Amino acid sequence: MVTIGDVAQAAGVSRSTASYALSGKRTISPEVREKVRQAVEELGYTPNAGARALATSQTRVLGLLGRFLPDEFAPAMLQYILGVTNRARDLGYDTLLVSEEDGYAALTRISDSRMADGFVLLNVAEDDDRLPFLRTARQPGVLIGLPHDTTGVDVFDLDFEATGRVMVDTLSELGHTELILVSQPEHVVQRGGAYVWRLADSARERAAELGITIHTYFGSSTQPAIGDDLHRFLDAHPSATGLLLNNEAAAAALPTVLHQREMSAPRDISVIGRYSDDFARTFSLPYTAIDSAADELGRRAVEQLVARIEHRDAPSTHRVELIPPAIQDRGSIAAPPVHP
Amino acid sequence: MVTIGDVAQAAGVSRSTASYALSGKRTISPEVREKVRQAVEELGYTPNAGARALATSQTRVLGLLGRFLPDEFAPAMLQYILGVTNRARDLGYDTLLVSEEDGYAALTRISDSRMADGFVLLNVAEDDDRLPFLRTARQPGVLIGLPHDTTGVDVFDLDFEATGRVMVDTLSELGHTELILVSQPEHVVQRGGAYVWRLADSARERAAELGITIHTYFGSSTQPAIGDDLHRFLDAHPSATGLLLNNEAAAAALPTVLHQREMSAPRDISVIGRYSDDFARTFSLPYTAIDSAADELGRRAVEQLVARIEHRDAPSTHRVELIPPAIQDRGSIAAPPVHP
DNA sequence: CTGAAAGCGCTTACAG
DNA sequence: CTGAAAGCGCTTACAG
Repeated sequence: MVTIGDVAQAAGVSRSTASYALSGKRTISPEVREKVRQAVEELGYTPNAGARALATSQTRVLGLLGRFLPDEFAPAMLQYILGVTNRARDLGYDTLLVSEEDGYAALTRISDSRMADGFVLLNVAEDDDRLPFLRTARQPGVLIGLPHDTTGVDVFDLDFEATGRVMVDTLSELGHTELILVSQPEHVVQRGGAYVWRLADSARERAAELGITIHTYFGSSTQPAIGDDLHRFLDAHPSATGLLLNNEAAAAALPTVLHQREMSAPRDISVIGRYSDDFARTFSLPYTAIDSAADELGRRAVEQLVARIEHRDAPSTHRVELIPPAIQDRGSIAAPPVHP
Repeated sequence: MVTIGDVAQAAGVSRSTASYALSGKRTISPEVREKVRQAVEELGYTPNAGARALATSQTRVLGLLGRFLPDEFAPAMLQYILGVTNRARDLGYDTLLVSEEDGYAALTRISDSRMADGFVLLNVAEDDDRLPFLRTARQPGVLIGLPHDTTGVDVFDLDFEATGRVMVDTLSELGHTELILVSQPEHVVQRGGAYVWRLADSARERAAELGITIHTYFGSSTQPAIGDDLHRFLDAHPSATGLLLNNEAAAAALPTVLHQREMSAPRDISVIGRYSDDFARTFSLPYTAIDSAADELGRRAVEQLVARIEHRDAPSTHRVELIPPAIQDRGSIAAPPVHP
């Protein structure tokens, strides 16, 4: 393989000069710089990443730690991942994607073996077992997802509390007084998906403040179970006029369910969801919804992480950034129907 | 940081002995082995990956190169990715995920800088610009996706030709004589998505052999355009009784479209698709379909790649493995309706 | 069965 | 403005 020694020899300079000419870390005469540049070109030199990492203690690699639980809907994670990898590349970093089930083992392995300069954690649980280690790790870490204890880490997430409030406010302002909220399955919450109850709690709270009724349910995450669930919820509350969905499968199943009930949105019921615009576009999720902002979260997380990596000493305090919910109108909400 | 020197010192042996005790590459007395083990435990030693890579020319990292084009449906890719990363981890490898648009640049960068021991290429195009480099690269590579020229690489893919044939055969055997095939958008094909026309061509060929009619179309990949497309196709061929879908968005839109036409499957029309079971489960894709076999392809690709990495000298010839289509019955096909 | 030493390919003080 | 040398933390022939 061609090394910096070969480049130096071809350029007729020392290895250190060749190295400096490439890094620009000290002033090099234009002639030498040009000779080195030519040698690099001719020989097709690319620095050996392992050797560089060893010498500099920098890998220019980011560790991206996801957890993809069997019955969760994993594909939604790809948008976070792409947000991370693309922005990382723009900033000069590659991304090591780790999906193994034992996230703690993965984090310690990558961190202790110095395979990455920093970490992005996906799918952060309320009481995430990776956090204690991350706080003492030599590399900085940012989270996508809000845990209970945010000390020592940077956090980016959709503002799920505001999302719950906005959903209720929006329908309340239109005159609705009885709503149903369908969340993701209970086991998602139990495994630490705090965002689910964060949205639900704030929706309930806001409803209480406004003096309106809200029925909250967990729904299945697969067909056809979620369809049955929806029928059951609608049967149980025939006077409800608004439906809030924090569950992709529910949004996908609802058109058929409404059809079977000879209902349509927003004529008979107003529907507002929380899912990614991309899924809405590919699949038939025709409802007004709050976007997950996945790639924006990925982007922002990486920017913050790289800033920390490259300015370790900066005394900046850790930040928690919650992206405010943005409603994408698809015409599925209106004033409640007037019953004679 | 704790190095193997620290371990050696704590165990009262030389660095080489410590190293051999850990690697097991030469016989070590039980006592020494135990002392080293203890020192590792006490000090919390993890080998530095960069140093090891430099010494051994092995990274224990696999490069996973995807292309995620803006208007393609990216989430489907996650299942391939997870198949790769999970199997890689089982075999002791981590995965560097590279999503940058310029796949050639990505491949040369990772390869030349020795950041990976081998490559898995996703989304391989008919005439993929990464292949010439891959053939001469120092690291072996396997493809998920069948290109025109398969020399020098291992290839894994769903057998799209057999898929097209099976779709036609299945409906033909039930008595259908006029079919419509809705493929992915034309630009997917133009960008190299050879699988699209591979399926379409073999379906057409098979239909010709059987003496039945098939109308083939490209469909949009987003809502609501694909819904309009479907209506148009159905309007154009009112006597068609079978619908073949090689387009996720079409499968998602079809329930509503059929409903609007007061049709149902399989009563009025038989429907058979080609998409992932996972999507079917989460979204409402209620049709009998051939699974994409994404994670199996990812798994198999990694197994082959690791075999090549670890037995470089093995004179095994390169293989092209096409997974035969497996139909998942969801009750959407039957004999064509009998018209009075 | 074990140790001292060389070497992997870089970067970066140190010296001029 | 440039070079010779040390060092990053491993592994592995070489020697005993």
